[in-house]
Amino acid sequence: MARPAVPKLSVEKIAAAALALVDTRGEFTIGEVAAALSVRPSSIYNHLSGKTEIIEAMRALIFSTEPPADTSGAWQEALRALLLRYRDAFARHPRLIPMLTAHTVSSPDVMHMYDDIATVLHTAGIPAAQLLDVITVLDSFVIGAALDIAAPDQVWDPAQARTPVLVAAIEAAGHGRARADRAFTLGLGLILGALTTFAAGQGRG
Amino acid sequence: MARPAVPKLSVEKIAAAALALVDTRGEFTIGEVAAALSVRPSSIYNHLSGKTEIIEAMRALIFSTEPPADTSGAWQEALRALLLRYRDAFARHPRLIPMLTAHTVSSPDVMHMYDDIATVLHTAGIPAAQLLDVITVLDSFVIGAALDIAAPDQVWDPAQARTPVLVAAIEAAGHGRARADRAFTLGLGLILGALTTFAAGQGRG
DNA sequence: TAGTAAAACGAATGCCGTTCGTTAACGCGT
DNA sequence: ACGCGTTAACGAACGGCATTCGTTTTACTA
Repeated sequence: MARPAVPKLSVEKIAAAALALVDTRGEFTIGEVAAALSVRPSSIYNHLSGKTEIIEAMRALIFSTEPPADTSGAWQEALRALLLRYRDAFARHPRLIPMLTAHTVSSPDVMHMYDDIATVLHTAGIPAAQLLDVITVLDSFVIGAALDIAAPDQVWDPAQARTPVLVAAIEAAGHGRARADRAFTLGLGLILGALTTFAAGQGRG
Repeated sequence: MARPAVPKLSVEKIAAAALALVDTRGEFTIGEVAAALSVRPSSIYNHLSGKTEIIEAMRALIFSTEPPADTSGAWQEALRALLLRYRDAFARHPRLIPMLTAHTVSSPDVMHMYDDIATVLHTAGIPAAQLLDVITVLDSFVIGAALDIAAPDQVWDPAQARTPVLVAAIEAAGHGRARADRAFTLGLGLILGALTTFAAGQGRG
């Protein structure tokens, strides 16, 4: 009843259990996580100090389990691989994304990703004065695209559109995850193209 | 004590009171909103059916109070004005943004903004097949940039960076709101430039 | 003028996060 | 091998908070 021979809990187990609940139900309570692990709610506080730390543990989990990106090619392709990996980590757990955006904390894994992106941008010739701004642009787009996955197609209701142009656009686009993926790919290509032009201009000026 | 001659509450008043709390404290409870309006918590439920509807009322409020954008110039400048207005509505209430991203609902005002953006993109020559994808890209960037405002500079801690490139980039960049504004302007220019090239290519193809 | 709807209140409920004290097993040092 | 501090479970309890329901009084409408 008291301390077991082999610990029933760990930070990883708690995060995984909470993540499973978020994936299926879209939310989680301490009691649900405890029940999933056959444990009492208060036991969780021996490993994590509260609900926000569980969310942070989930953030770390989804990035640590993501396979590394291939950064061997040209800087455009290396950057594309990094951003795809970044977005994929979110995309595997769409319901989690709103929770992560609630309070922004820099986890070590995310920071390491910024390191990689900064290195690639540096080799591309982006000057240090604008490097963080470019990273912010990329980060904003990826997080926004991740939120787009979480919101399926409820936003795009043709009945709510007033102009025929938007109605036609909504009906022409597909549905669900495929639509979100296509939009992200398009945006990624646009931004990479713009960055190539930008980097070339910086190199000349 | 019972029904007053002039109603003490309205949807707008409730939303405004909640928004004031979010702006100052970063969060709000039903009890706090009720106290700010000199009313009991249960009275609020005569006008709105719960906390999530208060959040939706706040979403409608920040967009309805935003002045209209000037769309008289070239389509690039019209689009820039629309996206700036879109982002400004968020930027005036940074603490609210995470709450809005928690559950995505299309308010009429936001939908109307999509109408305007679709019209501009149509005149730019973007084909209907890709129009919604382009809107999604723009929407993702704006929402991501809005979240960047909410997260001040905690994310960018030089001590957490491992590569000298990122450390230099962080130290070169400014702080706070100015940095976020600069990054958004940069990204907006990059995307508009890419869209110009894209539209020209579509027109020829 | 009578009856229905609206809009306030007060009380009560139930969930949920969190804290605290207790207990018992593990592991380290002597 | 023997204490002893630490660890990790449990159970009980607290407090906050969103929400519901019945009541009451007033405003509107036929």
